Amino acid sequence: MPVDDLHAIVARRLSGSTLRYTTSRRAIIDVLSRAERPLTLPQILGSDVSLAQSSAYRNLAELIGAGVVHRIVTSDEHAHFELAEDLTEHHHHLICTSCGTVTDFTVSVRLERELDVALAGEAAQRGFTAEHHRLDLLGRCASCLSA
Amino acid sequence: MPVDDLHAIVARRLSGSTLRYTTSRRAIIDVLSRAERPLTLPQILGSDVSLAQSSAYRNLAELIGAGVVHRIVTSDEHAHFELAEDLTEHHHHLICTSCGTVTDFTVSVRLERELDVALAGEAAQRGFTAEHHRLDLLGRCASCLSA
DNA sequence: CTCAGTGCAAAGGATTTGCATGCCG
DNA sequence: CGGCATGCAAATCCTTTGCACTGAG
Repeated sequence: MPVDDLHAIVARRLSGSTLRYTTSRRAIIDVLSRAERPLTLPQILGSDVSLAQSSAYRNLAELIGAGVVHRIVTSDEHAHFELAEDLTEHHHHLICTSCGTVTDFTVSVRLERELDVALAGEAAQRGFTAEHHRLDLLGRCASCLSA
Repeated sequence: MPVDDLHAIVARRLSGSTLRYTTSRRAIIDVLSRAERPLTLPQILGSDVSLAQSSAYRNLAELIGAGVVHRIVTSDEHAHFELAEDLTEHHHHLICTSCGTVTDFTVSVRLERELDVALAGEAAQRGFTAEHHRLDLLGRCASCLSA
């Protein structure tokens, strides 16, 4: 998606509330869209965005509330942030248990569909209302293996 | 698996190191094996096990190191603990985004196998060494819906 | 002018660690 | 007896919150 379109969409979703699309928020969205992987807060702040840590957390919280950013918790360390799936595409994560890096990957539409069916069945059976699923692969990434 | 067998296996794995299979550790294993879902530390301590919080965390860390307990991080709140998969069976989790409760479920062997193949392919392609996968379904559980 | 946004510092909350003591092998 | 286990309290670390100030509309 072109960056301009992205900003337009984000701006629209923010305007629903009384939220402004400030330079800082725009910078966060830019960094996340440029990154090819979910970033931690330190990474976001290192990357270009100059902002107090607390403001960054606050902005991310607003952006999450507006449905444009998603927060991923993989361990006890920093959470990772990425653009919401409807601004990118449905995907999954490879998580390195050694360095914590998160990388994206996708599976075939067919498998994805089979998963949905199976999960919907399980959910229905327990009166559980599914919002979304999460499929992660845990292991050691190439750079940690060579290290 | 009969509880006695379970304890025997745990004892064997602990004896590898210089770890003792104390009453407290045995109690933790008992609680986890009786529970039909992963438990948080407060739940473990409430459930029967009388132990200082720090000792409970320490024991869980030892048990995890010995490969008999697994730790699940779902959000920022308490982590959940369950017996290692090779002491139970491969399964997945339904996670309630409202109350945080975690419930187990399984999918068909066929689907599980397809997943493994697809994931192995993705991993290989990136020089990633997979340890295991994780498939979670997020949503609201029956009791949170009725509440 | 008003109110959202920001920075700084302090507070929170789960988990870990230091240290002295207790107890199993 | 020696060393692992345990309890208590203090320390960590990520994240959140309080508060006063700044700036955009």
